[in-house]
Amino acid sequence: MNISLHERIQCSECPIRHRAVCARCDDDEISELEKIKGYKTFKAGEPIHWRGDSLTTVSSVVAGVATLTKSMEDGRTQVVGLLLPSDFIGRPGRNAIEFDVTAVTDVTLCRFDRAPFEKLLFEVPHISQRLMEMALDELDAARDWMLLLGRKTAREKIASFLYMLVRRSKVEGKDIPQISLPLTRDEMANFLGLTLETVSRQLSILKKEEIITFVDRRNFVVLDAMALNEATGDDSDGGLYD
Amino acid sequence: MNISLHERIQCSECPIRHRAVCARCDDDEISELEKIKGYKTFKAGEPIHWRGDSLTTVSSVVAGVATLTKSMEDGRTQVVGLLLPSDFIGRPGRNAIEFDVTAVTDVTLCRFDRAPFEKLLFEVPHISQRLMEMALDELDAARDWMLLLGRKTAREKIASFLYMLVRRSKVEGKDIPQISLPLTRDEMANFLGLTLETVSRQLSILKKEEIITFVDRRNFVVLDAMALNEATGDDSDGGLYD
DNA sequence: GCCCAAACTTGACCCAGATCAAAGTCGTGC
DNA sequence: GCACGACTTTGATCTGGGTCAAGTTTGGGC
Repeated sequence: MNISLHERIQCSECPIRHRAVCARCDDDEISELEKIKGYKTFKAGEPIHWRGDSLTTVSSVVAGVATLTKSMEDGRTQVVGLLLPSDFIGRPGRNAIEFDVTAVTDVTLCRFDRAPFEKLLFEVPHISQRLMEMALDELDAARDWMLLLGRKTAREKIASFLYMLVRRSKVEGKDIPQISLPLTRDEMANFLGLTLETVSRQLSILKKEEIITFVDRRNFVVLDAMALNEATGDDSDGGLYD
Repeated sequence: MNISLHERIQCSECPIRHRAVCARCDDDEISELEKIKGYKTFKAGEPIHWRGDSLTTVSSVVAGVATLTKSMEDGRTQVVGLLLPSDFIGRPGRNAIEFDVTAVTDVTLCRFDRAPFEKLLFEVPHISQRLMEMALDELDAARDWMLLLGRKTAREKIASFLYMLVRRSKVEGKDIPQISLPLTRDEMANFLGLTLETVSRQLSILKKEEIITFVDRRNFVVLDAMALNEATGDDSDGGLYD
């Protein structure tokens, strides 16, 4: 998990080797990428990239959590993406991106200079195929999020968010009792299109209903997964039986 | 504009030849696509695809407007995408999509059976490169939409929507005085995360303020583009001077 | 171990937009 | 040309979640 700037890990040892943009590459292709890669770490809270700044590198998240946010002049902000290990940052073919990227926890990136990366993108179909697949997956996730932002109640939003964390933290199908909450109340609010007070209130209600309980501020346990799922407002079984 | 099922247009004559998924293909590659394509038309209001139905084809919109929608059991629905000519429908590598696709106006699609299309996707890098580019563009649009749904007021939502139509209907930089509104009030509401009454009221307010005026129910004219832009809540110049 | 700033919770009140209800308008088929 | 249904507008009222304002908890630094 802890990969410092100084170590030069082999791609073959990389924790995201089979999920990131390089997932489909064979050994020869990987060695091409290996030549142009470099690691860089950011401390929790540090900005990784500002909106509109020219973007000379693209990268994969190796470890940690980062957010993509958009904001308006008066300070209203919306988190438009959560970047987890293996997620890709950057926009081949463009030298700017239209949102801020911020490290939420300590983050390690595997970076490539844009020009040589784009050259490879052109020459190695496995990379553009994988990037296409990843972009389509993110698009699906973004569309689910649009339903949440446009139509769900505060309670449904909170429950959906917690339920997403539950799904993501399952390791090979096994439930993990204690789940870590990487964001502050304020960051959650910006993610869900709510205010931090509403987030806090809704969490308190779920706690009072004994659906969840808090170990400490950053860790919770789901006591009643069934009820939590119900509170999301989604089809209980993902549409399998309707 | 009117392409019927019966005509068998040559790709070289196709209005979306240089914008669709085939945009980067050379003549040889196009002729491969030409072999497996077929046109299909849908009447306004007809469903093109239901959520969860197995998807045996993928397609490009050649003419007309369609929506992607997600909905909840109790009927709340959210439009999560607007498909215009050259946009792509389908999910290579998966045989279902998680939303409904509906024709808003009469729609003509250029369709491919999934299996041979996926074979080409594997063999012709120009296709996956273009599809990657299109998916990343849509992802950018989806993220703008998330800011709108999560943080904008009703007035800002309506103004942003109208302003988007203005931008999209510019033909080579020239303003078009009269702009057509392809959606009903109800569809607009589902697009913007509002109710149809709120949409109607906000449009009436913009009319009273002489920012827009209606030619008839489906066509409007922008009287004060500056004021409309201001009402969107966005940086007036796309962030160039802040 | 104690202090302090940051993060969080809770309460009181308010308002933008939802909901409920009733007219008004338009275009299409006969 | 007129009747009907689909769409739209407008009004009255209600309410979920925002805003403002105290307090409370917590954990990291000294």
